[in-house]
Amino acid sequence: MEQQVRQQRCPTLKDVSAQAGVSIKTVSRVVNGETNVTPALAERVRAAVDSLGYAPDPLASRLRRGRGPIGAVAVVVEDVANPFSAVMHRAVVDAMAARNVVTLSASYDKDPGGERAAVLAFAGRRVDGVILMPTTADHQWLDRLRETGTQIVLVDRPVAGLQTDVVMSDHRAAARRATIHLLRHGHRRIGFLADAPDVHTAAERLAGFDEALRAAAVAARDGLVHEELLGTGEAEQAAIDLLTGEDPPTALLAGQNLLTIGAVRALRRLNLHHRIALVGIDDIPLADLLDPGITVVAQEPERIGALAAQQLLGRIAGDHTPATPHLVPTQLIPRGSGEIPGPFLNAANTPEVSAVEQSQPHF
Amino acid sequence: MEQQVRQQRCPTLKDVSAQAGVSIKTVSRVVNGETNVTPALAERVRAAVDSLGYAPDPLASRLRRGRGPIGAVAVVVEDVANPFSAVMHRAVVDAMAARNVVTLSASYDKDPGGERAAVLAFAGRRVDGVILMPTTADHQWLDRLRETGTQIVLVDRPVAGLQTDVVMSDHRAAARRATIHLLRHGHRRIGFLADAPDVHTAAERLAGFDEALRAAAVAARDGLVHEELLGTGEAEQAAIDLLTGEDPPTALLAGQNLLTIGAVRALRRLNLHHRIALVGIDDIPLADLLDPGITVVAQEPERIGALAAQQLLGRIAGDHTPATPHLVPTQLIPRGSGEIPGPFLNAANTPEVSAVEQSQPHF
DNA sequence: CTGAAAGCGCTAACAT
DNA sequence: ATGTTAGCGCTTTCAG
Repeated sequence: MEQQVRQQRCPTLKDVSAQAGVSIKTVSRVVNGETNVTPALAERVRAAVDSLGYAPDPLASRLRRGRGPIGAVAVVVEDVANPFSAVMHRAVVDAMAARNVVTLSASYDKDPGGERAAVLAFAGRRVDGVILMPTTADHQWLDRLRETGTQIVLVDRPVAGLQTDVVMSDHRAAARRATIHLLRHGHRRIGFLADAPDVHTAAERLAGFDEALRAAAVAARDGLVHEELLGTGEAEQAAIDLLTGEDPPTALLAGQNLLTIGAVRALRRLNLHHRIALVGIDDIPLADLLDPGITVVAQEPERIGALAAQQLLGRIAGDHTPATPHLVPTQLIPRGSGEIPGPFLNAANTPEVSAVEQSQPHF
Repeated sequence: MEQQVRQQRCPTLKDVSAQAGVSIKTVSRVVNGETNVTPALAERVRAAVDSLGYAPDPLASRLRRGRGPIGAVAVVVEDVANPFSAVMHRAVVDAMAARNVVTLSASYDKDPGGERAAVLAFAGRRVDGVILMPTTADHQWLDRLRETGTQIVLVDRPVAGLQTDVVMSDHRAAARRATIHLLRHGHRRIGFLADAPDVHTAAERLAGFDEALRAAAVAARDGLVHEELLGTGEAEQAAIDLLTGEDPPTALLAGQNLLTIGAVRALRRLNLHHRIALVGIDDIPLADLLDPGITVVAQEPERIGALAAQQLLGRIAGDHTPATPHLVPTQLIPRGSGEIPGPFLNAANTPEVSAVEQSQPHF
């Protein structure tokens, strides 16, 4: 027996108008809630709509209507499951929902091709704007996209050579802050776990680390920096290598939430979690329940999301002021792991350290 | 000074054809990679496309082409940031990417209206199908949506009265398993933290809990079950109430990942984490790094996502076999918290308990 | 091989 | 207050 049709044509305006015995435009008016329709007719139309299960085709509508907001934006991030992205995403959803805008999203998961595909898919579907956490790769196509009217706001990091709105933490200050915290607690040999340096975020954080060391006149970071770490597993291995090598560090600084988790795992395995200090950049869930609690420099993802949403809505509404980077401050949260004392505890409060700590965010 | 135009019309086929000096259709052919175009012409067209930055409008294309897959699906869940949803989502993205399908997504965050809005937004944007984690509310509109050709696969829980594909864990068996584990370790008074019972998931888990207790001839759950718990905070409070009340339980069973975290917090605050047993349903990140490690009955979100994706792709490709529920087994992972002994440790290996444990998943 | 015409579902601009 | 016409950007159908 042959399979029956799946060619289940959805009803169109024309179908409804035939059923209701009115013109196509009258139906359109009723559906769009325009005035100037006799209640009796409107009722008849409504009945036909219901009986046929008619739903307007927003794409055809948009096609004819031409440009203009359509009430949908998209969030495109590396991984919506990452705690940072998740909270940021949630803030965007909330801000948009309050204005009756739906928020769609996509993860590209380390694949720059996926990033492009996702953004273009959304743009093709005519979202009003995109909040994008960009990868490091080429973004020529972004420029072109903007020319076609899709608004873009970047989060977490800028794109080199692209003048766009961007909302992000002051990554450099965050790393500086974390480093100073460790210096103050008497550490001089600090291992740094970082991801790929071609990501702006990572580069900034490394720069902050170096700045703080230099200002405190602490020389060597040689051999203490592991870059290109791709995830929890690699960070764990890198930390183990550092701690079991020659002249190991007395403290660890993890450049990102996933790397922090790797560091925690490594310290556990070596049973050093009460002896080696650890500060993570980015907060991690349950950090306060671990033993010791994990000291972090936390970003404010909800604030970043809210600001990005606000900025995007402004652009969609026609704001044409020049693109501005927007830096959101970070906050150090001491929970125990970062306060484990190092060998130089007494010498720690050097003027240099204090001086750096008071330095303002760079703009 | 007046703001300059933003009316930056995107180039159309017509623009390209004018620039290249060919007909509109020829451009269309080149863009769509059809054969039967003279290389010379094709080259001219390609040049024009590049110089104008032309990008085809997939919506207009779809409008004319009529129905047919478009290479995009959507995942709509309560909260993409929930660890379960996040991993499931990721599995879908991977499965789809392998077939060159982009995956869009949305969270509705406890708001059934948001759920509907998101699904309809995607459907309106003509995704080929939707993977949906449904709320408990009415889903009439889902039926109608399917009539218009949007394929739907449910995950994590079914919708009452709706015959659709659904991929989910055997929640009842999971709860039974967890309960038996605690019984076997000598617990008879087990506190159960559950969320809203009108969510199928929660109801099934409570049923599994009851089944195990009944089979083991353990009477009272009276006063030991807290339902309607909405999140970590409420679960923490409920656990504290249980443990500081009259005749407190010697073990806790948490019906869901967020509730498990609440339970952990409560035990910490009361300093009972080494004396009161805890088993969570759903795995939680870092569960192994806590002290004690958290024993859980873990789902397999990656498998659920992969199966849902496969099922959806099948439907999109025209599979018309009847809708089938698909149960994915769960797995108990002992990590310490669930093995804290209770007062009845010696009497634990009753035949009843063993009998239940061997019962098969219900289908 | 290439092009002209018709129309997908909808709405803006005019009629009536 | 309602209907008619034209056309959004594209592809199909059918002629050249």
